Amino acid sequence: MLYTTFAHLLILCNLSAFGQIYFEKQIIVSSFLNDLNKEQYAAVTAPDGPSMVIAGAGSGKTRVLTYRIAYLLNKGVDPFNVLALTFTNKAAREMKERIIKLIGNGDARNVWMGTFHSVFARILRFDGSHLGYPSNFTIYDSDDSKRLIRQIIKDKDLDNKTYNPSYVRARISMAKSSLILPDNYGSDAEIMATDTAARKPLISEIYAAYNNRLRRANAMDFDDLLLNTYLLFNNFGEVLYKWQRRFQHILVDEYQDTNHVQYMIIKKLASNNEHVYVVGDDAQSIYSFRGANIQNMLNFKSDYPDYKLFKLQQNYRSTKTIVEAANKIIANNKEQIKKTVWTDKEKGQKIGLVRATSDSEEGNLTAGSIFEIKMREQQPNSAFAVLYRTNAQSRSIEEALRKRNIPYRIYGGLSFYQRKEIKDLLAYFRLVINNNDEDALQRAINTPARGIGKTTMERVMVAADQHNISLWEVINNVEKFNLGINSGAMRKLAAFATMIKSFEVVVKNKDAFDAAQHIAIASGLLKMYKDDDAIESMSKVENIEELLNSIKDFSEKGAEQAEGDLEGQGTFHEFMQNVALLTDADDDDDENNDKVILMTIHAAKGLEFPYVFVVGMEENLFPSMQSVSTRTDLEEERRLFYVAVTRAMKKVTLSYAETRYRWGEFTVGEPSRFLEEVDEDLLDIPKKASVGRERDFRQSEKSTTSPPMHFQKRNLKPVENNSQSFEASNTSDLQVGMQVVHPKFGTGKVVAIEGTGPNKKAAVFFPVVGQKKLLLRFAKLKVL
DNA sequence: TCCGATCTATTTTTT
DNA sequence: ATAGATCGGA
Repeated sequence: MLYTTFAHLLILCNLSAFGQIYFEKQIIVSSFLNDLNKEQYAAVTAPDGPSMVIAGAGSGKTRVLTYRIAYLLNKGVDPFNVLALTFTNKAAREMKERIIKLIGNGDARNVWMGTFHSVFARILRFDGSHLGYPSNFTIYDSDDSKRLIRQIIKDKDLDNKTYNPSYVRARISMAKSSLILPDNYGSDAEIMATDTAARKPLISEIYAAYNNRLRRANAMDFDDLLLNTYLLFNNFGEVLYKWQRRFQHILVDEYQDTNHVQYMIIKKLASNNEHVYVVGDDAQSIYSFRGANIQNMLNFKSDYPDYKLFKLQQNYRSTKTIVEAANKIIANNKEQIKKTVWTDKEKGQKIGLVRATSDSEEGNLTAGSIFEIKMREQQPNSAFAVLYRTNAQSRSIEEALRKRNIPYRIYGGLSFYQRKEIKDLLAYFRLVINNNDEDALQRAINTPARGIGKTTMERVMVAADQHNISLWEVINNVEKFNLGINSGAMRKLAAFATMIKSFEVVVKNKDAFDAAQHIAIASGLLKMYKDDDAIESMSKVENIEELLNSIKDFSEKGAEQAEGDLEGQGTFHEFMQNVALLTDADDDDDENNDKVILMTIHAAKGLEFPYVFVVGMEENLFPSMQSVSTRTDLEEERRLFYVAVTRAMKKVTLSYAETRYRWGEFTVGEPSRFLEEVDEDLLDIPKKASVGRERDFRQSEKSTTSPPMHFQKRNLKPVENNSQSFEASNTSDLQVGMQVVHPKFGTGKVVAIEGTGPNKKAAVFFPVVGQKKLLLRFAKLKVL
């Protein structure tokens, strides 16, 4: 069920009911504190003032945080006064579960636990009115934002290549998370210098228009949830005071990933008593692209001079081999807080290294290896995770796992909520909640087709701009405006408005599920997909039904736990409040969780798996092409690699492919520089004298040494392409003009040769696929 | 206005 | 490769 966790989105768990009997309480407390090592104990029982816990990978970070909360409550702190901020809903949920395990479940739920975004969205629903927002504001996700920005760029007749919507959105996001409003954006010399240098001097105008349109739509984007909370606290002392009194104790998880606004909000909230407790690991900061700033960690000292610092350095997760390898990797970074992560676990298995000739072979080898270990070690599927840099890489892995009938679960990528059919239906829901939601209106108005076309909508938009009112206000009073459209179009617009208003009545009078189902049917959306006999439409109908089912689930669950609770009535409105903040990772299909996990390394942060496969260890992929030019970016990629390796408990396997299907064509890649940073002694590769700084795996494939058994075995697995049997020639004296045969591309003619030594490349023209540039070290070419 | 054909951007990571 | 946007004809 998709929304089983919805009710937990803002986890308000009352822990005050635990240990009604003093005696019992003592036992519980002493026993739970016994679970901790010395450092953890010190951190958990720290005095009330500002504290920072630097927690190495696998050192029990979540444990300390949860025990800390339990400890506070035990000391007599009112759970109502505790706020715990996390980065993902999943983390919040897990923490809540662990606290319940520790000290039992209560029935009122007063510890606020949730993501920055969901907690602040909630605060803004209470108090956003001070800033002029009604409590029913819509949250625009990145897609919605991008659509709006694209529209503004078009309206302004700007070239959408120069003003790439994604780029513009990123700039605006950056500004918002640095507390820079449109007015200040244009006058900020540094920003304008960057924009001018990028030949995009008008971003400041787009930003202003964008914010204006968001306002008009009564909508906030993700960054607004933070920025507006800050503005609220900054400009309205009494509001700040109220929340300060409410949150006497603030705990922040993954502090290294907070950005400037988040930092400022925490600072404001904590400014009265400084009971702020942050936990993080600078080595795992991987979100600077989103404005996260390690500086927040480094500055903690100057912000709170009398702070207490705790370092957790014992890793309980991984083998010595893994911990050692990870330490070596991260040691290559200059910027870091000094610490030594260690473990007293066994040495364990070496880190596997797999070379594949192509991405599909990489998938096969990975799947084969999973199968093999699964059988040999009797492991469940869920013991395995395949991690990659980009979502696009999941495909080859998926295919291979499917071929072997290994069940898998994929996180990220096109999430359920981003699917077109889901967005379509949600658009109606959103419009019912907030008529001014323009993105929703534009989506819904002609889906299914109602004969309200481009021209009509353009006229409506012109009128809306003229009066600076929302599209809805124009459509709902269509006769009051001189739109210059024919009576047929006017009638259609009015009919649409009437329909939406009828939905509002339904929502008021029926429960969430009935209302949602009514809308899906009466809007004609469900019929539209049912009537369409394209193959994809079937799954679209299924997805819509799944969404409806999850609403049913939500409304039933909500009703159960409704007594005396501030939320959880299971109403349609509640359902819609945080939909934009939900991601795929938030659903638990509890029925069958025994699946291999596929996800990006980013998504894997905070998780652990016995066996981890990191695929795509290639230059320009990991580290990504964009990040190799500056040290800061490269160091972030390295931290990402560190995160990937430290997810594993028993064994890490790294793999790379010599060719990869990217951008719709074959690309030839070379092994990632990060592979060289893994200590050779910890790596399971064929042993052979190294040549210079070149490693064995960098050498040509004509190695005479046999690879280790399991490696060999995997390589012998049948691979459908014929590259195995293809006999390559020595290409060291390849000349321009020679005819060559490539196993995939067929016969071609060498048109140029460049580079020397291991970097020697040949440009070859193949009549079938066109000209390709091949790195001779890898390309299997037969000279004719 | 609708529909199909063609063009185009997309691939870094996410709340 | 692929989905979405755009364009042109009916």
